[in-house]
Amino acid sequence: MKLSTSGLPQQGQHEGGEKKCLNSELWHACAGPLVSLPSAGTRVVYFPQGHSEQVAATTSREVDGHIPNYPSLPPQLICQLHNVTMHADVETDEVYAQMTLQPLTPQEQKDTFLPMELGVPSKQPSNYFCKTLTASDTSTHGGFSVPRRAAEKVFPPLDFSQQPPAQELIARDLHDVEWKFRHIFRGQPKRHLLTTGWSVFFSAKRLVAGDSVLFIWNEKNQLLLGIRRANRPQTVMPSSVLSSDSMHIGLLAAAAHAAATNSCFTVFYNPRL
Amino acid sequence: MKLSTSGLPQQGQHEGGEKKCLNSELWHACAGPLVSLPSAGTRVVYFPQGHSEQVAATTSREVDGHIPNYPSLPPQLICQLHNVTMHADVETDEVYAQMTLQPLTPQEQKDTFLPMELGVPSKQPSNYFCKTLTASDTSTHGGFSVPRRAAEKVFPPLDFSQQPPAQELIARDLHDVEWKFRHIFRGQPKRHLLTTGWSVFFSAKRLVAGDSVLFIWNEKNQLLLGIRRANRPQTVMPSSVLSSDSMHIGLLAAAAHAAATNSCFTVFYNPRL
DNA sequence: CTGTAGGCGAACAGCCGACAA
DNA sequence: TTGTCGGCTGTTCGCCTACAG
Repeated sequence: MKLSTSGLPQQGQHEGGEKKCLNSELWHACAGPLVSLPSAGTRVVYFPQGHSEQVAATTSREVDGHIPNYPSLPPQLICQLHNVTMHADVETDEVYAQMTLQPLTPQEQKDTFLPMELGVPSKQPSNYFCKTLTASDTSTHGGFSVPRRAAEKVFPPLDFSQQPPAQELIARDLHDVEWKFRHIFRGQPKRHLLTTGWSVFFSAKRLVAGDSVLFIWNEKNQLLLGIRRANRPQTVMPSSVLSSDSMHIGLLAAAAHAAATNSCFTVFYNPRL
Repeated sequence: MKLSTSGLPQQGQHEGGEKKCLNSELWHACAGPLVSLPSAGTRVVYFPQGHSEQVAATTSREVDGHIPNYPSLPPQLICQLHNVTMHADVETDEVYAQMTLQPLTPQEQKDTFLPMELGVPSKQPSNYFCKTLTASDTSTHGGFSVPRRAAEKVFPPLDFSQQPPAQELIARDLHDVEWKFRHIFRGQPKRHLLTTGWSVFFSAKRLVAGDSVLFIWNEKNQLLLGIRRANRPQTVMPSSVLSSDSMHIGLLAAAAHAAATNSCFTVFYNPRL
């Protein structure tokens, strides 16, 4: 059994025909400063029971108690992390990560040198701002009011010889979709606004007052655009496929099977806890 | 182990705080004439592998081959069907059924008399019509054109002494939500139309041309309203919780565990195959 | 500095019959 | 019989400034 095919964080596409890797700095910005991802090639500890309880919380269903015991499954698995890919839900833009884990035998844990990941918090990009949407921002009556410092820091400078100064902004979201906005500096007192294009964006993303938007100006002079939804206690899962019992069993059984055969298994990590 | 607590089709609420039982005739009308549900208290055959492949099709992901074998799990399980409940997805109105199954031991299969369900196709309601939406129906330019025979059969009769004849219709969907429509008979040549209220409905349900709507006039003189979406090859599952491998394992392991311990397990049946 | 509201022109929604398939 | 269209309002959208917190 070979262990480390590559220590490099390989972020290629996976699972036939899916997206290329998402923009990493935008993903981390949407996930927030407290969320960190271990690197591929390192060693991580996986807690099947804890993960199962997390999933239980999102499905908001009781476990009926029909879950079999997996006596061979230890409460924590030392694994090698083979692969980490960043994803975002197509519908909600919710960020999550997919990891390929391989349990290590006690012998391998001794033999193999693999750095233990400590979960360094990801550094947030420097040229970015995040604003929580007001009632006016999400009303159909007008546009989006950009805080002054934010506009000056992350938007390209306006040509103030025009009256009023205005430009078109193009920003890409996590799915690489382009959104165009008219950025104008006007009013009395003067202010930065996003007008045309703003309502298309916030209605497409179904943003409401209390949600946040986030603009990044990166080193490649690209404007990136992400969202963070307010903590609504929703997350009612699509229950129409698998019972919550089967989901819990699946989680535990997959880990147990991988531990027993030292083979890889896949988990999804949802940073919102 | 007691087997038949009750032979009656018990359709109460389940899983704390969820909906009461849905309207059965509307559920079957939305599912279509070819879909039948076995009754609670009867004996059914469950095919874990076949079910797993169905789920695989909806998740549109390849099985990586890391699925463990369950040698103790026979390809088909003779089960007693303890409970059947009808459901509809809150977001899409997609209908599905939840079943509680209990595998029978060979001995029980001999001892217990339970009628074998043959899957009688459900009879469709008599006073109903189903129309596939045209481009005009789903345009913002106008309302919904009701086929003449359909309107005369399932809508309350209009008062033709009025000019033009018109009334307000109130119809309930699978979630018991009320929708109001203005039903008018006008134009040259005369026709039945749903005007005010129609666009609210079809945009809320996100219906497009090619989808179908379905009205039922039942014995209690209630107007019921359902939808059947066109077969869009979508059904990309929310992958952000459980890997497809874990889902398959969960399905098989839950059945295997139930078979080994003769305990109940829960499956979801999605009629769209 | 920025959230909300009034003013107002333009765009769209949505009701109508005409026409034709 | 019914799908689509042009004609025609009434409503909403959305850009602007004024004002206040």
